[in-house]
Amino acid sequence: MKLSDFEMDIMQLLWQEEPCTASQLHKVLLADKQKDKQVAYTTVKTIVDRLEHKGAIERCGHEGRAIVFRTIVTQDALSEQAMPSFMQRFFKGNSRSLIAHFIKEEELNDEDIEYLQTLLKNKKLD
Amino acid sequence: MKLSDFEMDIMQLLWQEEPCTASQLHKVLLADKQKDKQVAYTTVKTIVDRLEHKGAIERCGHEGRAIVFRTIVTQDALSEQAMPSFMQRFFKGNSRSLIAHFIKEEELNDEDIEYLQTLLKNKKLD
DNA sequence: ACAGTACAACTACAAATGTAGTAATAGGAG
DNA sequence: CTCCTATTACTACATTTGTAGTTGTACTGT
Repeated sequence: MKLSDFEMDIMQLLWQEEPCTASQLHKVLLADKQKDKQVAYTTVKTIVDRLEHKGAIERCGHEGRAIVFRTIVTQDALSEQAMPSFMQRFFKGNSRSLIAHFIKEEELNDEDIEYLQTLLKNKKLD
Repeated sequence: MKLSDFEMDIMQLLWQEEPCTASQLHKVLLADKQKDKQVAYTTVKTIVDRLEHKGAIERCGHEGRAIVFRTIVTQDALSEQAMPSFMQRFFKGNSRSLIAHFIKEEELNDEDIEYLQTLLKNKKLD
């Protein structure tokens, strides 16, 4: 299943808010100050329709007249597909560079670092 | 600058092979057995044209009649832009989960692991 | 010198994407 | 019960993307 950027954004919201209606998603989108985007309700509804059509989400009830949706595919299922192409694109399958990039660039507190160190240690023991 | 998937693929090749011509890129693409894709030369050329138009690459000479191209934007410059939206989409800005995911899922040899451990250690000292 | 080829430049076009308007109406407020 | 409004379902449309054909011509091998 291939989803567009905007479709992924809506999925992201759904994974957090589900089950919920199109207008709830619209409200969350507008409230999300990170994005300056101001999209119309109908725009969100169109994306929701497309996600339903693609089989990424489904109806699971009503709330008044509004349709309540929930996700069908999991975040993992989609990320599994997105990862490789992404990695290949930027790092040509060089996982080490990829991970190194994130370690260097991202905010990590001491606890995060210790957790990741443990992961690496375990990986080594395999 | 926003590049499509295919455009990114070509950029990837260019970063590796530059400076080079459109037909060289085409040959590399075809040779890349990873992809089963069989695209026409003109298709590649179209993408190259678009990349030039978008200012991602530029002409830097000729080789016979063929135009030699090189990249203008760096891999980092583009990944910086692509990363956050990607991460937000899948991990909602949780860098730790993101890195953990890669550490768990990707192939890493002992040397890779040691390198990453060093990176983490240095990060901690900041 | 000529022909054949590879390449550039341009055009084409269907599908996907972002974005939103319109028409009809079910539900809720009074 | 009636009217208003929130929603749906449908339609619309410009742009972007993937994909490639056509036409003209600059090289290249003989």
